[in-house]
Amino acid sequence: MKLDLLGDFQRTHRNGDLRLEHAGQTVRLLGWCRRVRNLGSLVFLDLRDRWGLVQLVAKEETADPELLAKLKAVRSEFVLAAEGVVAERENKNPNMATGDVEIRLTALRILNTAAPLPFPLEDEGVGEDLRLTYRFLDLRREQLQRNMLLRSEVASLTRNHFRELDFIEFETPILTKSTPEGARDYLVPSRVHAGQFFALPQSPQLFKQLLQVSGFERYVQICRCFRDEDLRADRQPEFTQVDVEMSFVRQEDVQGVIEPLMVKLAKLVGKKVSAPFPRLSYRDAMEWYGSDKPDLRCGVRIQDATSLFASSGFNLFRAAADTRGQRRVRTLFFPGEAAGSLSRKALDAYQEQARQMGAGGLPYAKWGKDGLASSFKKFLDPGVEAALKDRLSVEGEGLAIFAVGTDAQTSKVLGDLRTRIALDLSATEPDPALSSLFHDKHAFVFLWVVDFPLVEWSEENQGFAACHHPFTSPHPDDLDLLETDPGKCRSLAYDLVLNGFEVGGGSIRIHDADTQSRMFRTIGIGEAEARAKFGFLLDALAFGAPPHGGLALGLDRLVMLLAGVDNIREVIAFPKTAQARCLMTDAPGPVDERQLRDLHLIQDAKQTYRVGAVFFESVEGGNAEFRGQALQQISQLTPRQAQGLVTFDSRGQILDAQTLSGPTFEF
RNA sequence: GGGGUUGUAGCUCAGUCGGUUAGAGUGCCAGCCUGUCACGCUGGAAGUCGCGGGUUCGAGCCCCGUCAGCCCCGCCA
Repeated sequence: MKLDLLGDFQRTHRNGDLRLEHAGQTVRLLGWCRRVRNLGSLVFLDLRDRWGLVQLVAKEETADPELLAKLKAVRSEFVLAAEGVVAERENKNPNMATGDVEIRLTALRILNTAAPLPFPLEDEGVGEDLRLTYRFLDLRREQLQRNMLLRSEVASLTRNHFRELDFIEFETPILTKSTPEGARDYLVPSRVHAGQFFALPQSPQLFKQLLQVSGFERYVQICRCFRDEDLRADRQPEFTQVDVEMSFVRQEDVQGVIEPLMVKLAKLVGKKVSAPFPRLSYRDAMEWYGSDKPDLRCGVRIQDATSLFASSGFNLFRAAADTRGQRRVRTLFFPGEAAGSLSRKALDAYQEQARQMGAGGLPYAKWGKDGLASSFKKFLDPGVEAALKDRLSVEGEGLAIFAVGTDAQTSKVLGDLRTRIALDLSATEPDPALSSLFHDKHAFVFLWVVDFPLVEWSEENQGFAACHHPFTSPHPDDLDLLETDPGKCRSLAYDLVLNGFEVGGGSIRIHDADTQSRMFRTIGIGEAEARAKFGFLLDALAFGAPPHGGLALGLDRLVMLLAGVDNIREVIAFPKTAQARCLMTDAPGPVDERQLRDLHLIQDAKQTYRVGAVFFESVEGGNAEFRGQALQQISQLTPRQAQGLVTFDSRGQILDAQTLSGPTFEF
């Protein structure tokens, strides 16, 4: 098809802006054809641009025949420039913003054609692999356009927020140094320094601290971070942080800067949130909700039931009572009819989930229409049942589930099932009593989880590791524990949690060299290693580092929640798959051997041989098998009689070849 | 590293107990159609049943392996 040129055609209006008030005006529009409706001698076309959709029309009795023919040739997603007169429609479409008007075409340019799309833009439920392969088309879809716009608004609002508070925006290096601990680094080999590597930043942590030492008392950056770990629905290998650091602050000061930002962002999507947000200690969060990022839309709390089974015949539970707190029986009670009438099948599914979380099973007690049902009913004699009902405040119907084990084990199981079951029940429960269970699915419930432990024991490394990161300040009240009982030492770290997602985390940092050295020692980083890896930080702390602290927000996750979607890929323009591939570009991919040699990633052990029918037998040294392969490959390209030189690498791959008299071949 | 799940026409899916020529809707192509907006009507083309192997007289269906997408566990200071 012959294409028209854009030429000096200029848009006069955005498609979505046209209204009755424009009637009579001649307008020039640009965009993509969403769909043609060809009724024979009457043709409609919906023209889409970034701002909306408007209907174009032409009919046989009034339109130029050439124009009409051209219009009929248009297919979905053709790129068009249209000129026409705005007119009131005969049949209005109340479902369209521009549904009162249509554009009676006077001229049409086809700027580009489009092959039929591999998937329809209107449909939901297209396979995600397809969408990711043709992401540039996927991004034409309304939902993703909205998400990208929201993301842009969030970034812009965030920048303005910090700017108003006199923060300075920085750019820190992408090529930086690998650091121990934390996530696996993405590495970049150095060409200039054989055998040495840059690492992509897991976060600009040290740089922002050093900028505090430099005197930039308020730092902000919206930056890309990289962690080479396995993915999840809310995790990508490269992600964006809103990175913040401040000098001369307590954690309340940092929180006080973040909270109003969250209020504004929530307002952006029509959610009302009020600051200050509640604070919950890590210990209470784990005890009541079994999670360090509890979803407080659900009010159900974990309760301790260990003592109720101290003299029970149920060995599994009684044994826990004998351990004096090492192992406990913990339980969750979901009140209501829906919980009391949960099917065996549903309970089995929850049990399967519990198993995946490391539990042996999922003991339950259910009070339904037919009275008590329980997986350990024979041990629930009336006395124990009454005590249990009293402990759990059971009135009427409901479901109690149990977990037994160490706090870490039971928290994991109950923490996960708490929200899972509550969410399921709230979808089916007609009973308003459930409001105590899951208040408002659509609400935004923020909180701060504070007083995280400083370090935790790592079985894998047989030593303590930093919970947050090694630069986090110990809680001043617990400083002495650093050497005596590090596992009990609290830190000045805090996480911002929204609806069960960690959307941010930060801490007050260590700002004196002595404490930093003690911290390194606690987590098994010796003097020499600390010097080698963080010498610059220790130096900086020695030259007048101010007390400082900050936080980083996970922008992708935040936008995901603001957009109300359940997958981070929906708010990233070009995301990776769960296997960390880009289906569109097919990255990562192989590179030329030349590049590998430049980067010193393969040995430069190339060997050159003379090949050809005449000289082949007289070639000296080298690997006979390689010579044979080379001869075979060369003979496919040039007559067997030719003679030439072939260069191999150490694995027998041909790097290049040339005949003595003729052409050079590339491999 | 482990577990689960999905893979059939461009797309979304059905395909019974292993048995004739693998179907539907939609999209695409062609024709008709003056008020459509998921336009309508008629006709047509369209398949490496993800890939490889095996069992069988016979495999989309059963077995083994493998690749890819998604979800979860481990991991993610």
